[in-house]
Amino acid sequence: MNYWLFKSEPSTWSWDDQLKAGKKGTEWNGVRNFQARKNMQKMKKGDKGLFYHSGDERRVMGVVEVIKEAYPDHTAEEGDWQMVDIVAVQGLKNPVNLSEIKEHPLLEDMVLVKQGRLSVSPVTKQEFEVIVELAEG
DNA sequence: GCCAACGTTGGC
DNA sequence: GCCAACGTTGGC
Repeated sequence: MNYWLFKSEPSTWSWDDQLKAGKKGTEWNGVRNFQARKNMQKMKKGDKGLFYHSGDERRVMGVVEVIKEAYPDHTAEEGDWQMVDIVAVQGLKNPVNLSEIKEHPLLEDMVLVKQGRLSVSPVTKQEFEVIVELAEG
């Protein structure tokens, strides 16, 4: 199983919106970046992800799961863009702030930190587990 | 194929 | 509000 991070501006699509969408999940559409697309194409059903709020909040809000692998993004007016479907799995008791991530020796090398503008990024198993631990511990 | 100009994202 | 980082576009 692989792990990922999905970044969203909460005024556009928030963790709350994701929760309200319920267990049938939602399309992760609108990605218009080749590297992010490549990451989505690697996703398998059952992969886990972190849901991150960018902008004013800058923190990991919850855990999601990939429920549908990459398929064409119907919101794209041109170009070969793709999306996956994800579902909210659990909220984190204590959301993990970007500042905590940057200070943590096991997290400071996360792609999220190294490549700030990438909206869909890979996360290692260890990074995923450390973040859930921080949030629930 | 290179690079300058420009636009966007996201953190501070 | 500003700026750094990054991606895209277009001229040469």
